[in-house]
Amino acid sequence: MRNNIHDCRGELNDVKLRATPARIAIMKYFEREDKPADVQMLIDYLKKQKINADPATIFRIVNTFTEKGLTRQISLNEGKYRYELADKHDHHHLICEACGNIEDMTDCNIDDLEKDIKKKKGFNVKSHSLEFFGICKSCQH
Amino acid sequence: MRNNIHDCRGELNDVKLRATPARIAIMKYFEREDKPADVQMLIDYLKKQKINADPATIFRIVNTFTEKGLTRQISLNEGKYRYELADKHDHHHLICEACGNIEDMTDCNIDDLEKDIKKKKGFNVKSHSLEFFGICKSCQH
DNA sequence: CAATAGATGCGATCAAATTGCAATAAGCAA
DNA sequence: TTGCTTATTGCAATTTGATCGCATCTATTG
Repeated sequence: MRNNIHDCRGELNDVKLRATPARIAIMKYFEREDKPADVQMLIDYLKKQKINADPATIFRIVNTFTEKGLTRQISLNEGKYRYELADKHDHHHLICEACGNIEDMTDCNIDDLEKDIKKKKGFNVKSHSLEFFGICKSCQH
Repeated sequence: MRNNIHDCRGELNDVKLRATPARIAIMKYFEREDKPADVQMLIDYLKKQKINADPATIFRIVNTFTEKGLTRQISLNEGKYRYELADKHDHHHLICEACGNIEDMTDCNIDDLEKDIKKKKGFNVKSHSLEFFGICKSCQH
């Protein structure tokens, strides 16, 4: 089982982090789920996997992951952070104001906008965050 | 001085809110400053105006303003909320990762993107939030 | 398998935000 | 202007998300 190609040890080794049960499980969560997770969701998920972890540990894990560039921290106007894999580029979030569901939207192009900003303002864009709020398909009945 | 056209009483009356000193000052702040404010900035501003207000009151005021549609609550990944006038449409924020300054960017067009979302996903966009992170002109030396 | 540097658990703590309740003041009618 | 009514505020307590210090534990390496 050691060094199993799907157990996320590779990703953790790459950034010089020890492969602990909680870290492996959290990496797996991010690779399987397409919704950005908050800390409570990760705690619940670990519980189901029979892995006990203190909330403080989860906070430390996602912070370490974010520092190491594995994940990205985002705010969706909820008073808490969510986390998602950092290598998900150019995708944005569709947040339903009725049911709260979060859906990914890929293949967006805002390159032109970023070039515009560079030209007009001299501001050098490193990254951006774009969220759409509205009513999702299934809530429009 | 009563009902002075610039003292914001009109806006407050329109949404059936009493014109208290703190509310008037906060409305004036939003009309003069173009940066979204957090609660601490509002407290500091009120202090300068010799208006004493409890933090809890400021939180209540910005929440009420947001409920009434005067202001909008936004998160810039800082672990706290900021507020800005709700009638500032189609503008986005350029956030410098070096100095923390927040600059407005107007005249952006993402209409096409919203139409795309409606077509591809059936998601009905009501509003969006777009933040650019990078290095501002004066921090590029 | 032992050594050790890194990770975790636990409790305390911090900061942002909210709430209950008594005191206060804005708006309105007389 | 005065007094009434009800919205608003101040204060203290509380909630929630997040962080930290430190002793203990454990993943890695030799």
